[in-house]
Amino acid sequence: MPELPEVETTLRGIQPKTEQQTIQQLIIRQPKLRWPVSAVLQQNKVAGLGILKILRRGKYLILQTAKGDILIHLGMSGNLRILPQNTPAQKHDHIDLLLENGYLLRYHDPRRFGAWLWADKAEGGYLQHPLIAKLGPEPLSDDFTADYLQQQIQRRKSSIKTLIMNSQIVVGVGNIYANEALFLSGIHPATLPQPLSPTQFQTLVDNIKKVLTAAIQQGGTTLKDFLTPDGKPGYFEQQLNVYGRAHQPCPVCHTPIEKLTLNQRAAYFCPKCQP
DNA sequence: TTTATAACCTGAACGC
DNA sequence: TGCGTTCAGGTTATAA
Repeated sequence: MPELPEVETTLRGIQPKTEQQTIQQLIIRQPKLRWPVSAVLQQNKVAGLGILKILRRGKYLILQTAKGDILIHLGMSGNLRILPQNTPAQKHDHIDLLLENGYLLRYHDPRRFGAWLWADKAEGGYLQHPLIAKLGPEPLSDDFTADYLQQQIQRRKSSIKTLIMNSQIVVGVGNIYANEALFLSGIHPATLPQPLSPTQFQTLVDNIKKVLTAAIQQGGTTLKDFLTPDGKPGYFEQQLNVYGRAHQPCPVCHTPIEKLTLNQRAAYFCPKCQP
């Protein structure tokens, strides 16, 4: 479900009721996620700690405490909601983080591809965690430039779509927005980096920033069951140009959108606009 | 070092 | 209506 805009929307939604609050208790109904929920969390050793700050790195949410950081990843089908503590748990509601203000942060994830992990402060906190330490720059930061991208990938032999989805090159570009950014840039998703011009790199970087920014402003994409933390759907789906639109007319030239598979993921493109 | 493939898991949508 | 098949927003571990 969640790409970067959805994670950012989640962050902004949960911040007001969780930052500066004390953790009462963690209730873990299902510890088998992508990896087992960290022992520190399963053993409730975070009870009594204050949540100093919540931030996002790539698609990870980080709850900082004085003793270390809770890393949360929503995987493919996860979401987080703020609810009153007496709200009954439904199917796939795997974890509740109870707070002293009477609310709880509830993690729901049917496919269990997500993660709840602990990064101890004594080991450097989230920045030193193996899943975080090797991530590429944030796409909306000044570090993500056309020069950087070209330098990183110009000798690679994967498709451009596969490369911009690689989190060691740049974080947060998931399947939907990779397809959309390539459409706006007029670049075929299977193109190799080598023949791309500096101008094309610049266009692509600009469009990645543009789609992600627009999606964040819209509150993320509505696909399947994505909900913001207050239970409302996002509204971006109607603005997608190519994703999920195989055989439908291109919004620019009306040529039917085509679909192919790259790196085990669906790629959608207009054969005329993206030669 | 880079690239390709398998794997984690459930549920919705589709074809017969 | 029921059953089998295919696909899905992510990412890592392992093989090649």
